Amino acid sequence: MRVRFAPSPTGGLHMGGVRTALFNYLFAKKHGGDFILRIEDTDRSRFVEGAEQYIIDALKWCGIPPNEGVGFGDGPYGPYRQSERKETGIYHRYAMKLVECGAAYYAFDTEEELEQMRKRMEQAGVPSPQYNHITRQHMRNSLTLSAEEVNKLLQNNTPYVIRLKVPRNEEIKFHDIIRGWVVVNSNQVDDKVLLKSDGMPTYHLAHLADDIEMKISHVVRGEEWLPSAPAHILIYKALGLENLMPEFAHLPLILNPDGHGKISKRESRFPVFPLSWKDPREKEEFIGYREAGYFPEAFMNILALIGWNPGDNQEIMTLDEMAQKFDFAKVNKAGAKFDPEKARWFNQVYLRKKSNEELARLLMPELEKKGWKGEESYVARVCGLMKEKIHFVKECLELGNYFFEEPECKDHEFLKKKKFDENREVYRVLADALENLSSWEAPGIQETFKKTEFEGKKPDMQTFRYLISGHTSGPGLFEVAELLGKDSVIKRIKKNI
RNA sequence: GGCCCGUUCGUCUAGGGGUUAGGACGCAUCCCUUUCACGGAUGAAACACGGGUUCGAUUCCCGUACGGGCUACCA
Repeated sequence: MRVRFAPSPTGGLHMGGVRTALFNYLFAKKHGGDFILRIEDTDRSRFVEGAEQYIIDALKWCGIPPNEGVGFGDGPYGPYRQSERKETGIYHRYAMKLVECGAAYYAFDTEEELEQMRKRMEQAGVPSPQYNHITRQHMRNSLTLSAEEVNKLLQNNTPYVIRLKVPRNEEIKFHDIIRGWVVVNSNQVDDKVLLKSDGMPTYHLAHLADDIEMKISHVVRGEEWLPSAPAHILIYKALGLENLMPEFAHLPLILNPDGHGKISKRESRFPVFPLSWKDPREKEEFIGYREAGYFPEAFMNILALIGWNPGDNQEIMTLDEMAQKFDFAKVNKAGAKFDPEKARWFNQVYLRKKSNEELARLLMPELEKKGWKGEESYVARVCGLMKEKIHFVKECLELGNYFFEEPECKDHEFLKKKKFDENREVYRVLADALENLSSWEAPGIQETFKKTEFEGKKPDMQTFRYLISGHTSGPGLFEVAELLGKDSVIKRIKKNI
């Protein structure tokens, strides 16, 4: 059992791609198979600097490393980059085999000629003209030209492509593990270009040749490939390699939560990339899940449950558990809208599972960046308190800023609402009482607070919290006071009265 | 437009010829708490529609509607 993840380095790998990689990983792991990373860089015009390294880094961060392929150590089927494989002549060989058996043909049409054909067809009322069993009869190819003409053109180095000769009016039936049997009439399939005029193969030829050579047993890819699958089936048949044909699993797409269509990087409510991505040709940098504060385990858990569900009611799973339970029979057919709210919840669950010390270790670098100096053990206690309130570690910095700096109490509306001006004395009395406390621990602070009274008035908890933290909500108030320390608490109260 | 794929609470989903249609996120209410949360309890909330098949369809079949994908010498 061998599967592959085969992205093209045309930009940052987005979460849909990561999900495809994850399902491949899970499937391989479940069955003890191989998981391969193959880079499909056959389109030189769309190549983006840094994209390949990004893919590698992303898979590493996600914790789903392939055990063979670019960036992960070569196995026996290398090279794993299609641009390098091309040098071995493999694609040309496959293309020639198809030409020889009559399943493919040379086409010499220029861009202008193709454009003219499309215009003609559009005028004749065809909405999306194709190069197919009808139109190819009026084009310049080895089906319409004589053998001599073709030879002459080839000898003169006339640019050509090799196209698949799709048979007329045949039923193409294939099986998909997720969708069952799919039937398409060959009249709906166009004569796809297999080998481009620059000598590079298209996806259709390249992935197929590589899958055969790399002994891939299962092709797990996005649903966007379903319409071209019939063409791929035709190629396997023409090659006489139906016995080597992998099984197909076309995954449902991840859809935008609001709006329409596939998830896109312009969506601002949530990250779409695993790691921050900046296209060298663009200005804008897109934030990643890592930078947004997601744990890789949480991110994988979120992705796994988009389009798949093990059927029990357990939602929180480790990668190992997921792999154990993974089954294409339980993968859904319909596209799934991504839910950013639930994604946050997943991260919160994982955050609470972490020890205070672990969280502190993650927070320390951020604090140091801000110039804060202090003990990691103190930060761990802060994390312990803040844990219940936050979804992301870094929220400790915003929601718990008062643990690291003197807060500002400038919300006059709040103080007005609490009639603070009329009650200042109560808090002075509270500060004095606290000052007299011999031991500084939450229960004692609480008791003192409860006993505090001045002219029949009692202090208000929320106001007390506000005075010492600058926030109107937060973790257990007396625990907060304890951690802040006696001096600090009294100083903060007095500062405001 | 054509072709292909799909359709269970707002969202992700379980289920499957006879169920009080289950769970999760989110939302609401109550309890806990002299605050906000956390936690606990409860609640509102779904089988797209129309035809068949059947004693009986949410479940099977066919249409319709809606959604998505594809329709390049991109992947």
